[in-house]
Amino acid sequence: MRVPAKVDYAMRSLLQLTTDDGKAISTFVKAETISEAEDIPLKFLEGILRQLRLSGMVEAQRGSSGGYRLERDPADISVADVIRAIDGPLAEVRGSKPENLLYEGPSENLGEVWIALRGAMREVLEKTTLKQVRMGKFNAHIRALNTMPDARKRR
Amino acid sequence: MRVPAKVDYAMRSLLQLTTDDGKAISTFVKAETISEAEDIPLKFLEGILRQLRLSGMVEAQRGSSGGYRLERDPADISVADVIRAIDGPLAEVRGSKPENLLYEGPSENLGEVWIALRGAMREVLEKTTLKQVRMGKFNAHIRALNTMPDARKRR
DNA sequence: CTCTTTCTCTAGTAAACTGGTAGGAAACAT
DNA sequence: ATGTTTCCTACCAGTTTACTAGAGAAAGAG
Repeated sequence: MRVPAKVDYAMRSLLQLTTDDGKAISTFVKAETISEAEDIPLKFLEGILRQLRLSGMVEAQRGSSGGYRLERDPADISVADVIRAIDGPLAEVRGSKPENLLYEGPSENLGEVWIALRGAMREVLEKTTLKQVRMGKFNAHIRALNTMPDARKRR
Repeated sequence: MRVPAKVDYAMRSLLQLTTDDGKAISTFVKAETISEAEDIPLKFLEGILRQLRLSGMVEAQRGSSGGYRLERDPADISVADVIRAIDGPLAEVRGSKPENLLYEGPSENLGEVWIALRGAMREVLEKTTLKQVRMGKFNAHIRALNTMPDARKRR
């Protein structure tokens, strides 16, 4: 149950391509610039940016004033979009989509748990946009989750 | 972002140790019985049951009328307990606990997303017990997530 | 047209993880 | 003692993760 480095790096890279007020930066930003700003190994980052380009989130330009630029509006890119582009489905169980699992006997209701889990993850990840993250202006559900008593404590 | 086979197997094994009305079965159930009922490779299952015993969820007895039995009440064992016993923390980012990450600059609010994600997962996994799963009687939050329009569809 | 810059793509790699297997030792009941 | 069943350690092949190397291709500057 882990968010891999690639996804974290991808989010941070995309955030580097947004302005203070949550828009796309209009000029191209070099991979090297992002690499240094976010402390991400350059060659590793290049692969991530390539995935983001292939999934249509980012646009690339070669040459001396080249680099990367957002292709979609930050208010239109959800965290879930980024995870799906980089890491695949939000939640898989034993390598399958939760709705494809078949349980019988005492386990017959276990599928409901995994469906609910995925639903809860979607509520957070599909409804949080790059713009919201950049500006720190989250929706009520996220704010509620973050102000819960032990939100910042481990269990 | 995946629930590993081990966790799914652990949940199903524990469910095999509960009665129709959500109590612990009082006699010992052999690993082989669980293995056949849930179609889990026996030797793999033994390792899982051992982890469940070491974390105090299950009690084992060797010998001819031996097997495994729940050590805690099914109403007291949450899905999160099982995941933590078998797989470790519910949600990690790049191998760290979400609250330990330090983000600056354009990424400064990214940590909030991971905290909220973990919070959402906790709401589902810590508040769903073995008894509820066995009896299919979930709490309102889980029911709401499962009756959402596209709960059973992939994205 | 050539040189520099920057992305593009394929390949490789060490370490960890995943989903198993194998086999003997230890404990329990009879 | 004997048979049953768990306990424990070790092993294993395949995949994934995080990262590196280097050649190639396009864009632009001069």
